[in-house]
Amino acid sequence: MFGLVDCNNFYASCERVFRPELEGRPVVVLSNNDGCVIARSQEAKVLGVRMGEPYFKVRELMERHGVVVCSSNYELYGDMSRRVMWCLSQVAPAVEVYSIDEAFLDLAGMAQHCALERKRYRDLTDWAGEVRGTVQQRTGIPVCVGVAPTKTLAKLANRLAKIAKLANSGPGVLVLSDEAQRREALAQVAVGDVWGVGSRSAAKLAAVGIRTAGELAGVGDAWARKNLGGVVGARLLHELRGFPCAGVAVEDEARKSLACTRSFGQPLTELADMAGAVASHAARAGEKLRRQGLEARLLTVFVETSKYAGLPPPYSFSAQLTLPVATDDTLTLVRAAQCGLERLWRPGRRYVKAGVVLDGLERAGADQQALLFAEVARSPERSKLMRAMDALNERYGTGTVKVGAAVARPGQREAWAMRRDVRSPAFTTKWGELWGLRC
DNA sequence: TCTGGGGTCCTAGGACCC
DNA sequence: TCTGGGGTCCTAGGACCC
Repeated sequence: MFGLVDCNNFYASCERVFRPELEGRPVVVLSNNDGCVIARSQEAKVLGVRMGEPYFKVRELMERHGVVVCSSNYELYGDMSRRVMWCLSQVAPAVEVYSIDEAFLDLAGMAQHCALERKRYRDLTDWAGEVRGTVQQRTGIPVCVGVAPTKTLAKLANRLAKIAKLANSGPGVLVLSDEAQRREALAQVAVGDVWGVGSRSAAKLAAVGIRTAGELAGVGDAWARKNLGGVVGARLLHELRGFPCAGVAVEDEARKSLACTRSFGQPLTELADMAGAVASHAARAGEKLRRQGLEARLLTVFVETSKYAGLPPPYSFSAQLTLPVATDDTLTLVRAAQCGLERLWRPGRRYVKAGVVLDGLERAGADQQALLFAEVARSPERSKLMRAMDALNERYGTGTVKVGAAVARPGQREAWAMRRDVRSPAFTTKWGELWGLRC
């Protein structure tokens, strides 16, 4: 059996933990550049603020209703997420952190786990209720729990648990342990709300009269393979029928890629500005690599013009470079990224976004060939320099030390900087912004 | 005027190689 | 006239997830 724990309105809930005056009020959290709505409290959902809606389109509505608007504060959310995941690691034998606000729990080892922890539960519903209570008590974050024989069904159970909780007709947990429960649950969920069915597939399904998850579970495998993305669709059906196709990935399995991308505060037209943006992305990507003990073999640079400008496509351009040896060295990555950008750059366009993506990741030091080129690839001085940069930026704040290529021209502000006008304090991770109490 | 960022998996065609 | 099979690399794009 699998459990799925999902935090309710996670970012909005994080804002509330340290600002209890927001309880009961509509709250939304905005994306970078204060561009889109990416999280909403229940009250904001009721007002009709939609997920992903551009801020400028709903600003007036939100002002009218006194909605509290927050710029996103990933330091805070990341730290709250770690606390929630830590709680989960205490109550289940194996945890897969699926996203910042969700985790799958593998319940295969529950019997031994309970014996070790000297815990006894009446049944899985009893256990799930305790998980929910523990997380709420220790972190202040409300969660719901779904339990079922496959991950897809656990997601579905979680969804139903949330709906019932909102209607005050359920405890915030739902266990699907037998065939009758599975069938009943599938009948209640619209096909577009199934994990793995997006808007495109939902439209295709609607066109052939398939509306519920139950009906989807009954379609033929061949049809699913043809119309729902090949093997992906076939797996989805199996999972809905109760046969697991994926286990819980406990160890943070080697990630396959890593990206640093940003939209700009305003469009860029100058190569010098774009080069600065790309260099700063490459530098951040290098930091991420080193923090995770990884090295990259492939680097892709991309730039984009606006999708919404009404111009004919394409609007996205990319260049991929194979690095001579796997590396985590910022200066090498920056140079490669600049090279890629020169290949791509076409003047006379208004660029709104750029990014650096690293692929072909491996554990640092795994590239045997690099040993042959040790002087260039892994000079001890260079590693020392990287460690010193990371240490300074860790100690005195991000951006204390930068590569020259990522610094704006003298007297100019970084043209690629983003907007973030209404960010809440980093309550839990910065001394200067800790929660204050007045006595 | 103003539309996020970070992932995964899959497909396909062209260039090039042996 | 008849034109293979198996790779890699690169670019691009679709679909989905949170």
